Amino acid sequence: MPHELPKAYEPGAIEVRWADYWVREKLFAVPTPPPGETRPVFTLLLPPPNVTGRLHMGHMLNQTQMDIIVRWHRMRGFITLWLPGTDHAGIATQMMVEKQLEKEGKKRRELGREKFIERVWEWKREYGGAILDQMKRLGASVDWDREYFTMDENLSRAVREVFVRLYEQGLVYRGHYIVNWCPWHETAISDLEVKHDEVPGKLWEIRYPVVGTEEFITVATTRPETMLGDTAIAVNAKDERYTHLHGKKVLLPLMKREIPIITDDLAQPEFGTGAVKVTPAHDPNDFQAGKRHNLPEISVMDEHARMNSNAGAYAGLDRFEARKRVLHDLREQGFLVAEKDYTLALGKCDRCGTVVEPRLSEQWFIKIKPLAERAKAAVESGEITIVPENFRQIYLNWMANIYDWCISRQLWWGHRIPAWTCAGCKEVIVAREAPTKCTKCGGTELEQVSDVLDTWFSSGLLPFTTLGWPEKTRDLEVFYPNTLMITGFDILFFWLARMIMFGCHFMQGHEQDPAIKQASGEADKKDDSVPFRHVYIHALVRDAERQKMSKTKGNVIDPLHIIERFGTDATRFTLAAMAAPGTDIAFNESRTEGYRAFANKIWNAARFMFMNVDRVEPGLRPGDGRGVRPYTIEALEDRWILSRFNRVTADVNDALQAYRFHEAANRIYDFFWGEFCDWYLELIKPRLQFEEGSDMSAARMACGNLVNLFDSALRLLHPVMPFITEEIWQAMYEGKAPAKSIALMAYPQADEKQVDLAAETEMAILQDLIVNVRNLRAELKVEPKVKVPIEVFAHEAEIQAMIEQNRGAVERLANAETITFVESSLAKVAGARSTARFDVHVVYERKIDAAAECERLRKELEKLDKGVGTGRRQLDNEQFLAKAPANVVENLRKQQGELAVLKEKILSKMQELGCS
RNA sequence: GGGCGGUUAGCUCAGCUGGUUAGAGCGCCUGCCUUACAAGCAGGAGGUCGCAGGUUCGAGUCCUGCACUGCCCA
Repeated sequence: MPHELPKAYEPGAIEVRWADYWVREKLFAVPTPPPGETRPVFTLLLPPPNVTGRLHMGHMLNQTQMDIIVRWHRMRGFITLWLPGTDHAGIATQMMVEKQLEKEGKKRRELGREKFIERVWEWKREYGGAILDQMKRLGASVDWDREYFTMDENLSRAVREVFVRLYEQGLVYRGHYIVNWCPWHETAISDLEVKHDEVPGKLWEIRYPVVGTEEFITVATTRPETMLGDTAIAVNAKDERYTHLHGKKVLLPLMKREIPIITDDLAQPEFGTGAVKVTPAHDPNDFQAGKRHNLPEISVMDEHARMNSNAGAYAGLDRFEARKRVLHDLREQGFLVAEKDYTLALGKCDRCGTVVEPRLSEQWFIKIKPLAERAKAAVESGEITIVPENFRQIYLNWMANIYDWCISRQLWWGHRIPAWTCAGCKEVIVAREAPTKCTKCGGTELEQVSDVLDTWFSSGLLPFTTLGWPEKTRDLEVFYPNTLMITGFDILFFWLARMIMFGCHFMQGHEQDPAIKQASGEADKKDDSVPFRHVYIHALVRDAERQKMSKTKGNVIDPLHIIERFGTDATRFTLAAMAAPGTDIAFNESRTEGYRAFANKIWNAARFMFMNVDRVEPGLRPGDGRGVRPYTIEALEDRWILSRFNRVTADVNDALQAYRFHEAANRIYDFFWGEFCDWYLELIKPRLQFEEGSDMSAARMACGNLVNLFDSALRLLHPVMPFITEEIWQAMYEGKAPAKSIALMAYPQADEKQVDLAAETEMAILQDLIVNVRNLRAELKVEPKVKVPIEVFAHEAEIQAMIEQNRGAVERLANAETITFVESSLAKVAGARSTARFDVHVVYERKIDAAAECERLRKELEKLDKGVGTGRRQLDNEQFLAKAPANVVENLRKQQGELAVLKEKILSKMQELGCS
């Protein structure tokens, strides 16, 4: 790797090259650690993207955060396993292939189940890897050797094992219940997959004639077509308006069926007329009421939500067409009393938007309470921590109000339920492998249940199934519980909650290797059955206008497109820098553009470094170590930058520990650009100069420090910007790097002994002085090329000595000709500036603009007064002195002293200028 | 209906457990191709922290109410 970096930073080629290299060299593959291993372990499961997926900003945010945390741990010496894979995504994938078939003019049912599934596998082999390829482009440092697919044979076996065990434990049951049915997908879906939309609709009031009287009972409904399946009218027992009708019957309009009037709490007296229709086959509440009263359940729709033969004259009609016709007929026959505007919460299928129809059908359920209790306890007790904390409560609330989970889906693509029906006696046999004969009647004609399992059933098992469960493997001993789970809150219930339930249930009694547990800092945890010890929930990425990205709105930002324009590093940095925990990210391209500029800055700083190394000491390479080790302190700037680096290093490590990605990113940005480039590089330039044939030791020393600092800064930045740091780091070693990648080097750790408060204070004074001179020059409109003499008055002798010592730096950076120290304050002098520690005067004949200067002074005075005011109020307050901590009081005193000096100076200056 | 969050510079956002004169990037204005970088450098303007109360020695930060806005659940 040569030192010559191209002048322009072009991320594209660099990133592709290193992404390939990392995969090819298997840098992040983690062999199973043998017994006796004592290093800490960090394990993270990639939330598996759908095989049908295309990388979107949500993935990219998620993966950026995971990769930062993972690289950080790896560099800190953890055995770091990041496990990748994809999800078979039942509905999504099946739809994808059905669409493909449609283009060929074929239908799924014509093809038949087996052929269709073969087609899906073909599709998967062909296109299923796309999203993982995109991940590689992001630099995700996962262990590709361990890649899984949720329908792999070993994972499928584990799914069957889980199902059978749950069945044997009485936690899976089958039953005829009302479920959410998507007529478009022709399958049951879980409560979670139904999204409720508030839409303007109608509430219709229908009157039913009471048999043997002249009376009517009026009920209200938003779905009048379901009346065809009514099997009762309910009134509340306490409702005196209807007491006289108890035990009577009504004649169901249109169907001419007699149905009973029942008393049930389903009818609330204060709501509407107090009477409700009861349709057990089409409404979950009515279903419950029907059970209480032994009512018949009359389904009037089929799986497409078309009216069936039970709907009499309406059979064959689509449900909405039937609604119109029912209403028309009711009106015509005088049964429709009213039609009112009404806002209803319409349940729609999360995936296709079709209005969900509650439907009575045979489904499989998980009895969830026993699982939820343990899952709830694991979080309550702190065995699993959730950040940000507010999601903890959301999780607990949900767990407390959970309902049984419908796990069967009427799809073909997925894990088929391991249950068989005997043709002879209709017995249902649940088994790990296909049984040969019926356990009840001995019949041999057995057919497997056609339903498959909800996709989230298998993904909920991944924390242990990917590690070899149900076998007792070494991988489980080492890597279970996973250390962390990073995911979006949108799958908090779908996935996270289920992993916790399954993990706590199936891994009961599991114990992690104690040495590893101890080394990993988890010794205080009591429960090793949890799927992971920590959860970090990240926010949503929105568009620049804070709108949720969606295909229909057309505001989806394609991360690959952004990457193409600005580079992966810049895009990653954007997401990291904007990811304050708990707040959504409004993705703003201008930020990414700014971070590309940051990468460019680093690039050019590297070019500067290489230029000097090649000139001063070819072949110079950084030493190794956790910090800046072979480092020689010669000048103030050396002490200063070392101190700053250590402080920043401490902050970055702390920030990452708390998932404060934005803080980590911003700290590095400010350090690298604002301190290292803007000041340090400028300050050492004179030291890098040398005359031909003269002593080069100063230049050598400066170069050595530069290289070591740069190396450390690269390591500090690497988790956030892996590509550019790898490129420059490799170049620094010219092919003789101590490791295959910077990713395998040590992460910088702060050394308190290298924090130098005095150096930081002195440097701040110098910077202040330089900035004031630049400022005055601008105000006096000194031509940029002209150097002018300056006069400095320092209040304290040490400060004057310090400035004297750094005279060269001031002269150069402030573009000053000479510095003259004077004995008395320059506060009143025109063309001078004052601070609490010094006054500085730029000696230049041009008059300053008095009016503008007055204006500036007035503003500064105003600000100052505000500070002086609040400060004095506090210092005059005995309560403050008594109650505030000593350091706060002391700091305030010090600050007030400085403010007073400054204010005095400004006032005298204003007087001098004759400001009004 | 229940719950949770947001409201800080023209724009996009920081500001963790209350403690100096509230910060950054972008944009804007002025001046510079100063041999690492014009994707840059130097300087500058710009905010009564949504509104009204309260707690406190001290509030952008804590509490209450209100307004607007977003999300989740029913």
